[in-house]
Amino acid sequence: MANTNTARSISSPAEGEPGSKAYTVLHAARKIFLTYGFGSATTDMIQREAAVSKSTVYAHYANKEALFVAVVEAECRTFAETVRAIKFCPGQLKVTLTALARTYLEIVLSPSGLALHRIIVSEGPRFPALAQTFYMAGPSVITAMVADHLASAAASSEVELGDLKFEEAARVFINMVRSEPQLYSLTHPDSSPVKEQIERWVEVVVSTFMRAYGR
Amino acid sequence: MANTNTARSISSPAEGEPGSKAYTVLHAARKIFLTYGFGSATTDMIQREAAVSKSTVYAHYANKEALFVAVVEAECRTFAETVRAIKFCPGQLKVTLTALARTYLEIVLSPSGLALHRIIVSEGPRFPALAQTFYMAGPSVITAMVADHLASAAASSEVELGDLKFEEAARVFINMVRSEPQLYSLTHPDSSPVKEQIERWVEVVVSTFMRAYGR
DNA sequence: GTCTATATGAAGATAGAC
DNA sequence: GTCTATCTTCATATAGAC
Repeated sequence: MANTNTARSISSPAEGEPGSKAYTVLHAARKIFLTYGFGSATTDMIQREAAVSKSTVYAHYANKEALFVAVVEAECRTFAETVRAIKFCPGQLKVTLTALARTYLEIVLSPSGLALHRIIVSEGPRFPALAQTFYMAGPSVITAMVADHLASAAASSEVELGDLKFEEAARVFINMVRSEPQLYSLTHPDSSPVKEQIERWVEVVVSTFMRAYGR
Repeated sequence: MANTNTARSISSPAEGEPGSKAYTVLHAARKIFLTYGFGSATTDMIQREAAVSKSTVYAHYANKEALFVAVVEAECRTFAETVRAIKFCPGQLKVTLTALARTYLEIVLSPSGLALHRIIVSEGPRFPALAQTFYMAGPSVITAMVADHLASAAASSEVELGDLKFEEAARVFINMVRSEPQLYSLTHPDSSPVKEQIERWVEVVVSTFMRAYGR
């Protein structure tokens, strides 16, 4: 507790360089925490996974919690980048929304997407700041992107939102897209939804949105 | 592992009678597990909370996992009953859906509703059967109820679902209602959404659904 | 069934040599 | 910085008396 750093790492920059021990530790910690969560993961597992000694772990991270924070923050950054990299294919709004929904679901339903969601939700009370970081990195980002697109669509009279703000309509759409398949995947770890089910869900959601607000 | 019971309790019926030690243990375990999750909860905490000795705990439950299963299963039963008890106020479909959405959100966003969701999601990989039980007890039940109601509404031409089945439309509605406020609450443990935000969300969701499918 | 006391093992973290 | 070896604490689970 003696370092004035943000309590993430002791030696800086450390994490950045692949090949360094610090990087190896972080990478191993990522795998272990995403697999077992915070409580059930042990520093022994991480040390073994990284093939380093205990003291190497503690040379770079003050304790288990600091290591966890570093892992989740890095994961949120990656997540946000992936979301931001989604390309809006130009054309009819319905086509654009369909493609967007597919891509967003691919990210959210990926093994690491689900794992990140799991640990964020379960460790929310213990790490409130991390949970908010995740919300800002994921749902907030994609919602803002969709809101922008809806604004364009409104300008060319493709949508008519009534008294809804762009941001509200975007939120409705994104939540409709994510909610059911995500909950199903989280509660059925053995049998993830098949391609056809996801495709049908996307179709239902997009057509619902277009029936409500399309012109 | 020697009992042919469902591995829930050793002495039966046990849990049923309030005042019995078994009940006290289960009640204490509920509080601890819902607060700390599975991994971070300890049998010491439960024993202390119940004000009994260690051996009393193990006299009624084979081990920590069995106790956890008993707690979550009981919680799912309670949850399902609460959901099933929701009354559909008769009248205009829009009014009915609004009331339903409010009540459902009250349940889902309650402290125990959020806590149950947290432990189900985080322990899904370790207890897949429990996670599925939860899905059947919550989302499945409410969706079926809404689907029934939509069928009635369709009979009196209040809705026109196009090529959607009643069950699909119900799923869309329920997921729209729950998704955003639940995720926000889970990722902002300190500041739960205020009444006005929830009320606005309900309004947005119901009007979206009615614009899409109301007649 | 219930208690006190304890066995057993593991987890987080550190000491000290190199 | 990195290792081996170890300290300390604490958690799950059991033994044995009542």
